[in-house]
Amino acid sequence: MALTREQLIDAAVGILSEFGLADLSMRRLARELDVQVGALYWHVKSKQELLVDVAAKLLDSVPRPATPTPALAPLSIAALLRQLRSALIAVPDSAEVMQLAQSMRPESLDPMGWLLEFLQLAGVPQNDATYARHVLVNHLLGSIASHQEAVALSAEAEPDTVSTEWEESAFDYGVRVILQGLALEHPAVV
Amino acid sequence: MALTREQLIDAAVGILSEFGLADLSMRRLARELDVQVGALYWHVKSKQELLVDVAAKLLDSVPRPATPTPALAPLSIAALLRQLRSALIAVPDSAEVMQLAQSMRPESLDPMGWLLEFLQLAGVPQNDATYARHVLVNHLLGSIASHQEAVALSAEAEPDTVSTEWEESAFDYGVRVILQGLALEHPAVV
DNA sequence: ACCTGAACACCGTTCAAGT
DNA sequence: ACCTGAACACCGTTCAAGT
Repeated sequence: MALTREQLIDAAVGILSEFGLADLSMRRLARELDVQVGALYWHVKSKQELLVDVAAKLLDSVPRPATPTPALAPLSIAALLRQLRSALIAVPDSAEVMQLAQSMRPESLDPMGWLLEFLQLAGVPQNDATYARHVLVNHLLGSIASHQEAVALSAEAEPDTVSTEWEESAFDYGVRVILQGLALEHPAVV
Repeated sequence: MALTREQLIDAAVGILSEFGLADLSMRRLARELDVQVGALYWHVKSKQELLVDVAAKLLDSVPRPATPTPALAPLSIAALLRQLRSALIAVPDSAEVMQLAQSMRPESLDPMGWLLEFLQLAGVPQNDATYARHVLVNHLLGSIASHQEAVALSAEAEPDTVSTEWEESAFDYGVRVILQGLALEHPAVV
């Protein structure tokens, strides 16, 4: 029976997870799905649009944390960021895909909405909360991107040389520093 | 007379600045320089290698700030970050190019070395300084990337709709928050 | 409604052969 | 030493035509 948009997105997630963005071409996708390339364009408008859906799918496994009390909001934020990191870290080039989705259709990424919500709950005023979210998301995606570029480069040279540990410490350190800075900037935040 | 590597890099910077990474192809570069594509590969090993040199060139205009006293180091860091931002903000896709260079040949980017130096000068211990630099650089490149994606998208829709102001405030806010967080994490930092 | 076949206008990289 | 010509193995997107 007929190909569906869902199948297309799932196949794209599969190729991305296994081989990375360089191998995720419309032609390869078509081959994998046993259709001609043109067929894909009946289901999606463009490759970019497809990638936005791929990005959303990558975050599907991240559950919405329970709404915290103001005092606990920073902890929920840290927890959510760790969840996002672990959902993305094993998928090659996921940071790049997320960045595209964020600028093309930010509303399609639910967890980013939660992040904003929790920041406000913690006591960060409306306007600064969107700034603060930017800082946190830049850190999240930046950390993932540099981890993945390190993996990609060492895979070409000597495989299995990347210390996952260092990257994780660096990530946690950054989250801690940023949250502390927010507390200082906004006295309402604990 | 013969083409030089410098000419190649300069032409690449030119195309990037005017048209962005999507238009910076080896074939286009060859056309611009009145040679066949193959000729480029006598001067550079690959497009990636060329992009690393392009990244370094983009930072050539950033001067090394005078070595500050420990108390003034955070100010120098903020100043350096602003300089880096203004060197890159007008060049489309510069954040992407910088990220590649950073993972492929970090030592080719002098200002990143200075950043580390100033962080240590400010009182951040050796190990944490590299973490801290990561946080700052992620913020720098992330801010630039999202600004540029916004510009690219609005250029397709309604031109001149991007408020440069918002992006600048967001950037400064982030730098401030991170530096404050560092001061809290490391009591030696003012 | 959904897909094929075929085309259009591109890519990065390699390499024998020329000068 | 430096470059040409030509090939290899790819891209994303469009669209008339088929079922």
